[in-house]
Amino acid sequence: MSATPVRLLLADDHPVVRAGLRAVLDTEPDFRVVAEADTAERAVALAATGEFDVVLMDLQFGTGLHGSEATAAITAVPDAPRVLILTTYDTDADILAAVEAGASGYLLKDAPPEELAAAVRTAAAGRSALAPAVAHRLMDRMRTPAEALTKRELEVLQLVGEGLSNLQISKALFLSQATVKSHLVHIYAKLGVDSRTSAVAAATARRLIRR
Amino acid sequence: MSATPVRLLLADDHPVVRAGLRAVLDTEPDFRVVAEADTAERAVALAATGEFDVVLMDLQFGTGLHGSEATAAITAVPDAPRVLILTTYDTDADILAAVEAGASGYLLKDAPPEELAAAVRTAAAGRSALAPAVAHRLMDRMRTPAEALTKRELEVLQLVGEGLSNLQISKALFLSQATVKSHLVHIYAKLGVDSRTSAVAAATARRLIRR
DNA sequence: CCTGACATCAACCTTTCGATTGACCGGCCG
DNA sequence: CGGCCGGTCAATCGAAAGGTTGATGTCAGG
Repeated sequence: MSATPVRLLLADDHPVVRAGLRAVLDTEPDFRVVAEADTAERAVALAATGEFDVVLMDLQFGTGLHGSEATAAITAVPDAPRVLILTTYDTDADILAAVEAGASGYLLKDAPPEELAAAVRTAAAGRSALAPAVAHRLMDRMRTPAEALTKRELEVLQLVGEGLSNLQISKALFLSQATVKSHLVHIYAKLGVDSRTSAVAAATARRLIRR
Repeated sequence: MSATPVRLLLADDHPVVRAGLRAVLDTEPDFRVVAEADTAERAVALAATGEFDVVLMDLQFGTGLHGSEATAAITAVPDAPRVLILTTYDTDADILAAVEAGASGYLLKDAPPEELAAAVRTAAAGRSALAPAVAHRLMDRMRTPAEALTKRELEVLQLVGEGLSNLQISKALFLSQATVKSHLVHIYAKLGVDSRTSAVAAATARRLIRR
């Protein structure tokens, strides 16, 4: 390992999780937890100081910016620190948004400490660190680009999620009910479901629509 | 405080969270973290040894028993330890199930360490410990019994939100479809809606169910 | 220019859902 | 004790949603 330790920034809104990460990572001699942030905004501000090599970033903050938005802001500047996503969920949309935003890795919070430490080292070295489960999901997606919803389909799905009937949707979007049904059939096929409620459930899980 | 420290069992499937709780609670001189469990099943087995005063229990385990089920199993025996729920969510359904199962308190994971320690002491003393946000939700429920869904109704509604059909729900809960429909009629009336999708939308907006 | 993806609509049919009515049972409370 | 509430179930009926087929127009891109 190099002589200079890896300088870490922990970004998570849960004090308990930050304490846990600190406890786990501080036992590694080549890591140094330099600071913590309890909001995504603070993480962005701190990351801009250039005092960190790796940022451990949660995705869900109680309020304010989302973790992937913060990641994009952090990695946008030159000489930015690496960002390692550390989250509870592994939905397609989350992973894609994070990778899109420039994350160097994606870990699940149930990962064992050794895996966590290994991922930090990998990220610090400038390489990509994906948890096996996450990598698997990404491969799945590549193989089936079919499930990307069109703008119109998302528009319809959003209204379904708000509880509107096909008739109400058709009026809201100035369509016939037939067209709404047609969109829904395509949505069901892409999401692999067979009803409006399960479509909403699937889309919510994948963060395709806003709730 | 008494001379004997409070003996704690940590039940959470995330190693990082367990480490965080340990770090936070071990700094309190009157607490001693005796053991950890990474599944609800193990927590039940350990709790039965009688070596603990308070169990800190997560609700969502990746696999196996749910935290509220484990809580019920633990508190069912005489001289059982107190169970303190420690979770990320604060929906009506979760809170009711936990209280029903005999939990002595309900905390959110974003609680500051001091609040956490105070709750453990309260539980150890045999009193009830509810986070302010949680207590507030319970009060709300008491004040407006008109739209207060029963435990069973919430159970049904939760499954509707997960995209299940009436037939699937009836099988999941070992009911007839007639009963599921009956519950749904009551749910619609209480929420002031007339379809399952809008019921889910309304319930999500009022944080009655978890998404 | 022609293909493919997207969006639009119609007609038809099957399944599910929602509404209604009525019933039974167990527990709780006044 | 006698309601009342919550939970359970049945039967029925109309309305809504879901599935299928097929058709048209537009527009971008090879």
